Amino acid sequence: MTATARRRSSAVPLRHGVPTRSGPRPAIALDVLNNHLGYFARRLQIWVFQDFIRTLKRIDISPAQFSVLVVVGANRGLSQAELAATLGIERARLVRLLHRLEGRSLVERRRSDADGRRHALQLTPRGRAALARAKALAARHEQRLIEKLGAARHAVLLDTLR
Amino acid sequence: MTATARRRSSAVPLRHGVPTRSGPRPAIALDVLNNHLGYFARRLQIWVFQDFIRTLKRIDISPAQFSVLVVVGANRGLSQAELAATLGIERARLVRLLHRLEGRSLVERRRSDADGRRHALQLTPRGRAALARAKALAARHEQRLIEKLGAARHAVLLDTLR
DNA sequence: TATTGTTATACTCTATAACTATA
DNA sequence: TATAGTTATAGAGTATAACAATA
Repeated sequence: MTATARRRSSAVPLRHGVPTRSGPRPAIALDVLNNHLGYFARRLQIWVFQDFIRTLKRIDISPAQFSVLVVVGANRGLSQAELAATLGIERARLVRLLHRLEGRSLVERRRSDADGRRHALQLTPRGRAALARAKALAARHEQRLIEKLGAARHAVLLDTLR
Repeated sequence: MTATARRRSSAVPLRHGVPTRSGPRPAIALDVLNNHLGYFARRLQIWVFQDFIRTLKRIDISPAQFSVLVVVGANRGLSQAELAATLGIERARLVRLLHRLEGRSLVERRRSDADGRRHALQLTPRGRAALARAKALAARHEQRLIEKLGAARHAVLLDTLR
């Protein structure tokens, strides 16, 4: 019988939910999850996004919207298919994302004169201003990550993933 | 005018979608996304999960289900709240996850005799067998990641994130 | 009063398929 | 026939709030 199983089925009743034994609870074993990169990648992503979302909430920009504004801002005239492929978003999802950004007058869709099927994407003046504010907030968010992870670990992760 | 914008609005018509200039297309700039850990964490997570999902599809186990089976298997008698906190899943979401696993007779919910509010979770014999198969497939998936990333990079990521 | 498991709701995201217009 | 953008749909995941049973 494991220590954990013993704790659960203990014959000794607990009072007010406080363990009768003092000291910290036995840690919960992650077993083989410790060997799986996917598990930690997911935890890291959730943790980082929570701070990012909180930081950019006051200008109402989500992580996905941020990535769209940045890439359109740096690549004027991009098509939706190219943007979707670059960011790894579904084309179908990008449509609604752009609907909102266009509704807020941050992004503009112009028909391409070279190819009538394509939309050439570009930021509006308002979009450029919003992107500048978003970049400043995102930089503060990243600075917070560096403080929490330590500069060395942050650099190792970024260099390895890039 | 940027090279990208020139390409899009080029006065030279393209034939059959093939660029008139030979050579590779100009790369699309990621700009400040290159400095953001969150962007790469998301890309990594999506990339890893796609292979994981493909690998475990034939036994119908998702990443979330796998993590539940592993942690319950290694910590018999765990409560739902403890499991949710360990894996970073919402308690409300765990309910439906467990409904399905219980419906497939992989997991069992027993009322805790020490605390009537809690469910003591444990694997059924079928659940233990499914977990064994899932672990074998997951190990093959991880081996594939190591081949694609290189053992050194894989180890750096796992050590840094753990 | 607080906690555990549960239900319900709304929204986001992912994965597809099909449609249209253009090429 | 292929591609770009669009629409629609189903399922998964996330975020909340509220509730009953139990502590």
